[in-house]
Amino acid sequence: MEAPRFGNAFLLAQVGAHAATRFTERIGELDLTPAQVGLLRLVASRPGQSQQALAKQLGTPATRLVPLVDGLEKRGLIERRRNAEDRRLYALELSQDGRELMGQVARTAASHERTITAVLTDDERALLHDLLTKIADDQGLTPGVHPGYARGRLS
Amino acid sequence: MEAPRFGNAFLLAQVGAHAATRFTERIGELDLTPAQVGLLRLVASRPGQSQQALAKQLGTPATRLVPLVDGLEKRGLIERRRNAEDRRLYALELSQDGRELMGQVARTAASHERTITAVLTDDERALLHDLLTKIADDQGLTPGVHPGYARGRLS
DNA sequence: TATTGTTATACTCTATAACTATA
DNA sequence: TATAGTTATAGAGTATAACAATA
Repeated sequence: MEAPRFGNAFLLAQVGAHAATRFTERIGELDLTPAQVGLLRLVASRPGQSQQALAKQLGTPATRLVPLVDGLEKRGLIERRRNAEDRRLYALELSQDGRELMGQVARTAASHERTITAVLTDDERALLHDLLTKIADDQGLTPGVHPGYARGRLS
Repeated sequence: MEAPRFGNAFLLAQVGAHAATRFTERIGELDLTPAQVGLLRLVASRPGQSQQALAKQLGTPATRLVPLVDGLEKRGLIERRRNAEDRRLYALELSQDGRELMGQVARTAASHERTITAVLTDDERALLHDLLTKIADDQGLTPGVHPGYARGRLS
């Protein structure tokens, strides 16, 4: 009945924090933060949503989206279009530059994925993916949105 | 060649952040923060070290240890003893109350572990532990210290 | 009056650098 | 002079509440 020195929960937190830190470094090469990538990904998958709707999905106060969208708009990655039916709302969409940048983000993420799981065989990768998906599902986590976004640095 | 929608790296970050958040909540019931637990664990495993030495092991500036130790000392969980040989140094040790609290922390961590991996079988838990340990080792992570401690909230 | 987006304010947390006491 | 611990200061990041425009 000798328990392992460090349990799965601790290892998950440790390895997860490492993966998140490394990813932050990698997308930093594209001059992006995790919060920016999270927003861009959301806008890419469901264009035309209001800032309030996006804030709710990211689990963050709407006020945080203002400087976040500001920065991306100034760089020409995202566009604020007025909704003709309700002029209070914006409809956020990616620009052409934004779509191209998301292609680079996808390549960076794929490279990051290979780095993190470099020590595993293909079978082990599939196994890990299965186990993690089971836990994420059981714990009620939303696919594609991780809690860290709620308190990630903006700038 | 269809890649999975979300890779292992993302799942690790997502599940890891969830595990860390839940653990923070659980030890919050003991009125402790992750940074405090990290320090207490270090002092418990290697008593008598100076604040500078502890700061280096936690990867945090020594100035952050001052209010951290202050709070634990006021609560009677930790003791600052002057080193007789070099009166500049403190030798930090747990009090009896501190040792008893660490027992509660260990029970909380065990309960947390069961909650996070509730959906897995015993075989799957062992498998996950093996895969995570492989990655942690390959990525050069220090056992028992995760990067999140470097920027955990103190109070 | 209710809601979207914005701005302003206060608060928390952190790091850098200056200070003291010992060596 | 060098080092351990402390204090002071300034900076970044966040959330809460107040505001203007539109419904």
